[in-house]
Amino acid sequence: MYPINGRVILHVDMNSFYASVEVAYDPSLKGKPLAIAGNPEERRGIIVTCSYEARALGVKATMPLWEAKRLCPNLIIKTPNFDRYRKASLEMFEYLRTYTDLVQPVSIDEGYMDISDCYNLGTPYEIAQKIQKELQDNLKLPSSIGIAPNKFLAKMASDMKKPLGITILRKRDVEKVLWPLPVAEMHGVGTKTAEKLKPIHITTIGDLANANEIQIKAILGINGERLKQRANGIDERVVDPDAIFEFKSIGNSTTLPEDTTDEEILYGVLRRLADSVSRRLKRKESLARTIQIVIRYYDRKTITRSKKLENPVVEAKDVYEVALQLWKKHWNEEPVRLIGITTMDLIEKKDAFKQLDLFSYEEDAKKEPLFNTIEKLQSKFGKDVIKKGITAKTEESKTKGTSFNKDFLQSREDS
DNA sequence: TCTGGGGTCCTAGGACCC
DNA sequence: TCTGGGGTCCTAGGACCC
Repeated sequence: MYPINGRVILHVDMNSFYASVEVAYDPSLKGKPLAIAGNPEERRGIIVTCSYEARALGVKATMPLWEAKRLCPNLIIKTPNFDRYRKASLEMFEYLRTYTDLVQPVSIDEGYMDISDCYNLGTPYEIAQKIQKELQDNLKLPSSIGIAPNKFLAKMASDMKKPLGITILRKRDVEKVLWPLPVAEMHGVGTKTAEKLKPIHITTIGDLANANEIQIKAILGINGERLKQRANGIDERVVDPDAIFEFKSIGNSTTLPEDTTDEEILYGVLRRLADSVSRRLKRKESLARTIQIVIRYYDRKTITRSKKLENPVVEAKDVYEVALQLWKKHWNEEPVRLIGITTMDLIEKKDAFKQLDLFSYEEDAKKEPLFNTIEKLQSKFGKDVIKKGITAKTEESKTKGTSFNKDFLQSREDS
């Protein structure tokens, strides 16, 4: 292993990714002001991304479409084509992986690479140049790349020259390059945090780097400590190629074309969301133990309500059932703008059988004579399987007194 | 004419247990 | 009689990012 402070990290950030993919797909769009935006008829009319030609006229992401059109009357608007973007994204990461396996995608259009061990491929700058050129030549996609000794600095560096920039940010450059910048430009500092820092006269990254640690912690908690470290150029997070496989939640939400209290419409949407979430869970071979619904009312007030389940679920009807239960319990009957369902607390299918709902029987087993539990299990799972399971259980109880063992689970899987 | 949809991480209070 | 402090789980909300 190389020493932690001897690393070379790249942050590869695709420039206006969705717009660039559209241009690659239809070269006649090249050089024109282009925006990717939702359908305003369905109240999804905000700018998701736009080309640099559009940015030059003041168009920005999250801007309402009508405002963008006012700024740029000849703006070309395309609705998002996510399948196309996902495909381009996969191709892009494949290219990055030809250099090293240590590639960590962090979103559809950016990722980190640890090229510490790639010295045989050239200097870091040469490697970055090569990557950038390949993405441009072969995929027709422009990128900016930051080169630094850690993730945070690489991320800040890739932001400094756009489009098609390559920026090296060394630890010793931090004071001169980073410190003069407004604190809000720091990755991890949003409007709220910047607002909290204003009263204690922290306005630049340098101010934060040199701030009183106790004061920062009092205002921002543990996050403050981390931000101060980062402002000093310290960040020891490793590049983890497996991070994308360790997803924590899967959810879908949708803004309704108009606010409504019509239960038929609301239940229909809820069902659609349950279907889609279930499909995505299945694709990832996972089950969820917590179901959460999101309700945004006409006034944008948003609530979330969740329920932890005894047994993990994956089927659409199960997800829907819990979501509907939560809905009926918590909807205040005011007009609804957005509905969402998120599944959390995910477990992999292969692990799910170990957990099943056995612990409820386990609880019973502690309190009741064994045959009661056997009867319950038999009524649920069938006779033959259970005998095997109970044998296993009683054997194991002598030593551990815990759960049913793998034989039982296996036999259930076989049956 | 305001402000989408996908996420992650953190905090804080209450319940419950020891 | 009247009572501490720590730990974990669950739930709700908020900040941030792309």
